[in-house]
Amino acid sequence: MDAGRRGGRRLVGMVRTPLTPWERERGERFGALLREARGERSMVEVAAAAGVSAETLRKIETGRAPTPSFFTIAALAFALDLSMDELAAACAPPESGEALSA
Amino acid sequence: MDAGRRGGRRLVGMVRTPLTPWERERGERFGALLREARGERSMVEVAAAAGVSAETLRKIETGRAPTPSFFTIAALAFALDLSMDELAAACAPPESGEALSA
DNA sequence: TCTTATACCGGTATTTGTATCACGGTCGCG
DNA sequence: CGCGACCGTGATACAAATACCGGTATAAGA
Repeated sequence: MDAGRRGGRRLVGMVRTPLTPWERERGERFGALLREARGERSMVEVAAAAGVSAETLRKIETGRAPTPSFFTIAALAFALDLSMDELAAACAPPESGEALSA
Repeated sequence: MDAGRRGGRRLVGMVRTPLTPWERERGERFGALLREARGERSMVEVAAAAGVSAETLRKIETGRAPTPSFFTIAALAFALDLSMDELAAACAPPESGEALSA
């Protein structure tokens, strides 16, 4: 994922650091965006249109798959008529500038 | 990924179908786009700017990580000043219509 | 030559994504 | 009530992403 400087854990054999709480929250917000964009359409229909399984879509929407793959989201964004850039911007980290909303 | 109807394998316990050859080729094309966008900048610099490890960036660029995560690509696209929508469109499947470029 | 920086590669470790199955809950309709 | 569609959760299974380590190779510089 976009780790790298995830927390400065120095465990030698500790590769593939677990997702941080913030990353999981981001996954929830991200999934909420997809769910909102789905509107009235059923999960099965959208998942089929995108070529992913309904369970996968459900996990993404509920935030249980907080870091989905690029092409999975690309297929879903196409099926939902969403912009990937806007999706990414909506879940951008509160880094420099940015003036956290709340 | 965007599997779903990857090949119609019906093995009961066979979950998480391996990536198809086409998906791996797509990963190579995708990585080539990132490498081209990186230009003269070093892997370490871009990876650090995006917050990912240099090994991860190298694997994505060489196509050895053909289906990277959405947020990893989002961070790289931001660091490289690339559009995620254009990236996805450049690697779109040759599905219905589509009139392959060449 | 020696050192440094860069990139490639193989191996290893751990977490995660994706998918299937099975079950339970809710709702509307006959 | 039975039935079906939809959503949800849990368990299970396997492949893949991410990251760290060591080694190798090349080119530039002192």
